[in-house]
Amino acid sequence: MQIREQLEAIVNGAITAAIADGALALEEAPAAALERPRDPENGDWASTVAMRSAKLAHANPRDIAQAIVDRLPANDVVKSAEIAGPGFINFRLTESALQGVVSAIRDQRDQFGRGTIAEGSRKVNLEYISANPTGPMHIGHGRWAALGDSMARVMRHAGYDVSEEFYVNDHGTQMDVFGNSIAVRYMQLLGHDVEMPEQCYGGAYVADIARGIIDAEGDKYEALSDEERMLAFREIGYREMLDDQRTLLERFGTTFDCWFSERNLYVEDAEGKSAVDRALAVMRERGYLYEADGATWFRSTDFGDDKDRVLIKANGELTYFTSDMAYHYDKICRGFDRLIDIWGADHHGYIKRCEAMMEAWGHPGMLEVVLGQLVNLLRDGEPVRMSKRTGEMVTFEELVDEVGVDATRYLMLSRSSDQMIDFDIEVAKKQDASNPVYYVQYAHARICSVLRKAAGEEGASADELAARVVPGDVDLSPLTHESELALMRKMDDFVELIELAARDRAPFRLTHYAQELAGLFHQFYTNCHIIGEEPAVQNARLALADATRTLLALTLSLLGVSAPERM
RNA sequence: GCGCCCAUGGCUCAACGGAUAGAGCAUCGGACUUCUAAUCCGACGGUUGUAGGUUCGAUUCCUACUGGGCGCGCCA
Repeated sequence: MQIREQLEAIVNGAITAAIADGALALEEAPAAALERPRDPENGDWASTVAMRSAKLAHANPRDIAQAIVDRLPANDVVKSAEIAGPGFINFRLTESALQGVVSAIRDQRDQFGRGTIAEGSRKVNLEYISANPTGPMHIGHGRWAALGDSMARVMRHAGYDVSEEFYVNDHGTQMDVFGNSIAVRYMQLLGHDVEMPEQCYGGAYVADIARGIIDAEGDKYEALSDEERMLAFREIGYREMLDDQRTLLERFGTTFDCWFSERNLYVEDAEGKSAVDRALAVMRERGYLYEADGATWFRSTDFGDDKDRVLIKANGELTYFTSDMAYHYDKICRGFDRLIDIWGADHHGYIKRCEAMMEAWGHPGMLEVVLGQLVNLLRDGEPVRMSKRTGEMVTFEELVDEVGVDATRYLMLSRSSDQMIDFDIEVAKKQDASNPVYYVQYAHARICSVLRKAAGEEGASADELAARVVPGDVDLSPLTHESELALMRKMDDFVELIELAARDRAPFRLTHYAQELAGLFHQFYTNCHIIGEEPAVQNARLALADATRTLLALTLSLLGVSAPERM
């Protein structure tokens, strides 16, 4: 049982007792209302129950607090409980309670802090990035990659059943434009005098694809009709871009359970109906569609949208929104309890109509859109727009090449998603104190080094060394130094951290936590020598260091950042 | 004009409605013959954009402003 749960039970016991003997004039027992004091001077935990109940109980908060403190049942968790300020009850934990956290981490390893979310909505579909397969990903996609992936990891650790999904926009007219762009470059390379039309993809990567086709297959497409050539190249380019994206994302540590092709929504079943047909039919049945100006509209204003939205254009083509509607309908049909989409802030205007469509289907509130604010790319404080190599927008891949996966992920994740990021390449590349990812990793590597030293061996992994060096039944009671206690208190925070980070879809909290944990370890390391102390102390401290190592590695893994054993 | 996000030390950011608003960077001053100095310790630095409101208590919630980012297609 976690310390918090034990403490809650203790406080609840006192509250119940106070009510029973009339000291607290309340009908129902209020919640224990435990929180972490910001200032450690105020103890390890505090209850605000006295202040919260004062009005209802018609009593002075400090008197209520006293009544509760007087009735705390006997236990071995609370070292002291004192009343402070307007009516806080400040608890200090016993050293043995704190030491229990070290044992818990050493027992549970990477399962520590694993939760089971009691609330509903457990089966979650998380869709993110969903970049068009018509070109390389940019820096914004990098942020969504880091955010979505880490969010999935944290939510899984908290107990959610998360399915990660990438929606491949492989159906719209932009695909034809893409195919045509490649075709133009191809013909140009073969000496034809054709011009790249407006609205086409002019990027150098398009010419690269065309050149690749010539290298592999020569001029065999030269004789085809424009239409045939466009179609052929559309597919070749599509596969290449999709492969590139997948390869880069894997390298970045981001993988998906499902790559959902938009084209699937248009595949007809035995009855000649596609998913889009069926979604439209359902909407029509429910009475939310109407015809006007030759187009078919969705009456999203019924659900608070600014204006109704076109689903079928006057020329008979479907809009992007129509696909998206069918796509989200498909997600519902697949049995998810909750749909989370991560979008760039520039798409926020799209939220209302999507919420409207969810409501039209009878699932109001099922869709949750996480908006990520945009990323500005800088170099030495100056805005960067152009890549040195290609002269075009700096791609996500170039960024990872230059900065590395760990630093990129960490920096992308270290801010709340509704905070804009100025990503300075030169700052990100610095391997010093200004770059917190190395501060955290260094703490981890430092612990591994201690384990190697303690074992007198260089070759084995940290896990092997820890198993060898730290006795399984190690007595932790020597851990009483203030630096040791502070470190253990921070470890005890982890369980709550996971709950909060998962609930708020806010993995950025883990970066702050990792830095705090690393900082407390560095202090402990500075203040408390480990190797060469008397055996009881050395063993206890090795256990503490090892638990710290485990927790640092776990936190970093939830961020998708590596935990190196040497630096 | 309407909508979404943001505003906290010089800079980048924290703070489930809680106590004297915290870190890191930068600046200044200390600590390596001792387990990794990619580290640690100390100092300096604030009227939380403005004005109201809600309450035992507001950086946090509400309203109105100011300033900045983004968006308001029968594009995708």
